[in-house]
Amino acid sequence: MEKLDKRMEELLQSEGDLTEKQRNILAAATEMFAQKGFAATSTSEIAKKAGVAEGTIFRHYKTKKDLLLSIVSPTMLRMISPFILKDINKVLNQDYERFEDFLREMIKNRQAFLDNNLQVVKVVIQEIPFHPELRDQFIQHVGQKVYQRFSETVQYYQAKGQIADIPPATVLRNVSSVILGYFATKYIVAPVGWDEEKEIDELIAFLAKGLAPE
Amino acid sequence: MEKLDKRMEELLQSEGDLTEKQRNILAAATEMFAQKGFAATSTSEIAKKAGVAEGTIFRHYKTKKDLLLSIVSPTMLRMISPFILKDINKVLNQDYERFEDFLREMIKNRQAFLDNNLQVVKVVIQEIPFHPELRDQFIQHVGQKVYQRFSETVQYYQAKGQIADIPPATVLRNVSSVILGYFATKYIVAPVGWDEEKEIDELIAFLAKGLAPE
DNA sequence: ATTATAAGTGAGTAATCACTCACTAAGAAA
DNA sequence: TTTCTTAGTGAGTGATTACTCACTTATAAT
Repeated sequence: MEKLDKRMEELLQSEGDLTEKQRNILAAATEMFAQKGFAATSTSEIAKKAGVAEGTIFRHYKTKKDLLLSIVSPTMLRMISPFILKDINKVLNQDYERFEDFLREMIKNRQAFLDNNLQVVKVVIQEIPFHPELRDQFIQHVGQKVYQRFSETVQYYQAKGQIADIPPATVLRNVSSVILGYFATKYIVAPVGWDEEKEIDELIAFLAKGLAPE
Repeated sequence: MEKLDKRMEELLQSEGDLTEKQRNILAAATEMFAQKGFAATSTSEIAKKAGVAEGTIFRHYKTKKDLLLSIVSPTMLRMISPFILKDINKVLNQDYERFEDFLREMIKNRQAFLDNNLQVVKVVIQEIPFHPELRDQFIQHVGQKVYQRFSETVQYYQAKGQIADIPPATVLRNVSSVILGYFATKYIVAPVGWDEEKEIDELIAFLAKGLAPE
């Protein structure tokens, strides 16, 4: 756990000492990967959009795939970092009176993250099916670390009588399904007249009722 | 509506008069698109796996993208056909006493479809982000036809007092999110010791409770 | 049997691909 | 200044790309 935290901190901070051209490359690549996909984006296009020579890309990234991983891997960690970092981000470690309060805090927190990282998250989701390393990384982190932490939380509220006696894995699945559906609607479908507060209230009420005992 | 049904029937039956080589091409392309993605699959690979000359592919499909659409478009329609075809598939037109019975029938029905079309559905989902035509097609069908039909169903059960007074769009979003999460878990994560009956029961109970009035 | 239409072939093509390398520019260390 | 390291360049490379076309084979209509 100590080691993991160290590695994560490194990854999360590793964008400080970059050249301007390097940052341009990452930005251009992210934008095009999100738009056309990794396989359909050529390194010459990236170089052109970043305003650098094509050789410059390969000075910093051994291969095109290496460039993808440099973009995607840190973001994958940051997506789930609140669930596995105990010290840095305290959001999910406070004890909330009700499960609904915990849910609301989690949604707000991850929504803020999404607002700032929409494109990269899009790349992560789009590319995971095509790159086994990414899939394995994701399964390993979410399937082990996140599941472990979340299970404890669920059991806590089950002991308080707020959640029915359902396997924590099922609770996790339903909660994340509904929240992902909410985010997908907000960011992809983007309906007109979207009342965020109201939607979140309804979402939480739905989850709380669905998971309540009896 | 009449016209749509006609067009759909055409599309759905349009695989009967194909040559063996043509079927080989479709099968090979589907398999590789599902595995590596459309952009990362070359026509020479497809030809090789299908056991045909590369020219044969272009005899039947003007472009590589045309091949993709020939695979994906009919499947997209078949994914949602039970929701918009009134006569052929009667599953969702029968009146079920309880909303839960309707849900159970719908899940069983679409699960059977998934079992027989896993790969193509995978291609649909994976490629939609990269092809605006596909996205538009999907949004048009799901966002209009499916939403319309589903709204009627929801309002029916709302009148019976089984569903709370929530906007039908929200009901549709939550129901499909949870069901998609269920399918994703079953087909992607594929946990060991997966008790299908029990999972479906819990899923339906969760949805019914979450959507119930009060 | 003849003709017509569609199915299938595979060598060929221009364009593009990811990547290399010899080189220059710049900044810091000595 | 000199030296060393890193950043940046862009022409060049062989391989691969989607697609074409002149051609042969097969099926079916006359």
